[in-house]
Amino acid sequence: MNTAPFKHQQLHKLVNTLAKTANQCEKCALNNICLPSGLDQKELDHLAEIIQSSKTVNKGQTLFRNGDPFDALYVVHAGIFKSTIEDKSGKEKIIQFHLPGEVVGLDGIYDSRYQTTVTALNSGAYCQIPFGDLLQAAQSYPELQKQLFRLMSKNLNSCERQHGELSAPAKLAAFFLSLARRFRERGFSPMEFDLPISQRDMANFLGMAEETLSRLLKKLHNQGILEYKRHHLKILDMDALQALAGEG
Amino acid sequence: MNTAPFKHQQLHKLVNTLAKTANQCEKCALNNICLPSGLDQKELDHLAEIIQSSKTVNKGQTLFRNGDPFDALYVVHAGIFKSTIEDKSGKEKIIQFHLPGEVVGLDGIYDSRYQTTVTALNSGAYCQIPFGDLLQAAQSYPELQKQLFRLMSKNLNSCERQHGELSAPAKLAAFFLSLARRFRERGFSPMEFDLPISQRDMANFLGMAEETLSRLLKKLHNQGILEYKRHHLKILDMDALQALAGEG
DNA sequence: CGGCTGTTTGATGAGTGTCAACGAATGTGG
DNA sequence: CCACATTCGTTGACACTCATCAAACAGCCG
Repeated sequence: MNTAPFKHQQLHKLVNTLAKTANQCEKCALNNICLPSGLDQKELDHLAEIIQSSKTVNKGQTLFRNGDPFDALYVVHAGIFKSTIEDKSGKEKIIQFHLPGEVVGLDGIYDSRYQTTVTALNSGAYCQIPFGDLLQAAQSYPELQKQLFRLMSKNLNSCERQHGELSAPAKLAAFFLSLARRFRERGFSPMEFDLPISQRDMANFLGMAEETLSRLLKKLHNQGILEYKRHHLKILDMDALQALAGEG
Repeated sequence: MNTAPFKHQQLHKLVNTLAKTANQCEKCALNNICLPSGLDQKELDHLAEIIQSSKTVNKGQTLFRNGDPFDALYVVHAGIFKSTIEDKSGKEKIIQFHLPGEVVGLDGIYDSRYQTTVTALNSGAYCQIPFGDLLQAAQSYPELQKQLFRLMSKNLNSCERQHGELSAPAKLAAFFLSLARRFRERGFSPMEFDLPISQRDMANFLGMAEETLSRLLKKLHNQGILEYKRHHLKILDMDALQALAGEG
């Protein structure tokens, strides 16, 4: 298993190369953690027919906006995306960050409108899956249907768990641990990864002030728990981080 | 449309009566907001075959526990339930409250174990839906499949939205508004309803101290925004409440 | 009545948001 | 390649919200 630190540049190039030679999920580097996970050959083939394979986006481009008619799911192929809503005073609130292999748009199903705006944080790539086609395929392939339920169930669960933490250090630690876990699931080192998210966005997501986040990062650095510079994170003391996330 | 205040006692009796005479969703008072919503006769009949109709529980009884093997979804039929997890130090953390008509257990799908413990806050009733049977039925009935996706999508969405609020007053206001909306969807008055949730549980769910909650309730009472006594809530100034939830 | 549990009240301090200012990094146009 | 503008991150001072501790009170049930 690959445990090299995750580098977005690398992945982006890799993905672009793959996208040129194959638009099939079975050849995608992400297929074990993405929607195709657990499907057999026949199901994969059908999925490949439906999916519009990887297209690239630049920093700041959106996949869809809150309120747009819902007609497709999207899968992050490279880069990091954020989903956001606007509060009544027009301020953006970040709901979630999305890493490669994660499916976005699921919350748009229930009333046929996207409920969030999804934006690329850096240059990235995505696949698009028309939802009508996917439903139809799920009707024919029980395992695909089940995988979709699993996917939504997992999203629901991880969303519920975010609800927990109280203090700022705990929230930050839990956030880093969540990222670490997700990178590990993707075959990258959970101890060290690129994190092309501005501190403003991070603070927004975590529901704390930029200044608080900055001070916290410095503190964790001074305590020898982690190193963070230039959007690159290295976790030095995983136990301490877990303790922080556990207590408060 | 019925806009009488919601009384759990009433509903409980009603539901018990219904449960004795019919175990079919089509005769259930909740069928418009529950899983059967939008299904045709054939689909309803099939669903009725699968569902184990309403059973009663007493205060403190659990439907399932975190870690139990997942094999069925549950629908609240009467009463209020809470779903909880335990943090590392063994303290209970309330993830969500569930009103009649709401489906619980969805987060257990993805790894075949329930992810929360669901407990009755007062005497109540529930229906049980074996998940394997439900999946099979969804395979035959596209509309049922779609309804399941809608249900999970809606849950996901409402979970995401909880993520937002910051200050204690805003969180409390948002919580009351969420309850009001859910009671209105069930045909009850959104302005006045029973709320058989202890302040301890409420504070736990909202992530604030009991004392803070108590002081807040008093403040809102003094400001003429609401009346709260004996677990009965009356909203007097809905606009003010919405303003509170919006800003902070 | 006494022993619970649930709720209220007050005093206090830690944790964080806010404001203001500065410094560092990045991007832009000449 | 250099000035400049702009965004991004850091630092300090301060105020305020809210958690915590302690204690009294209220409601409920044996």
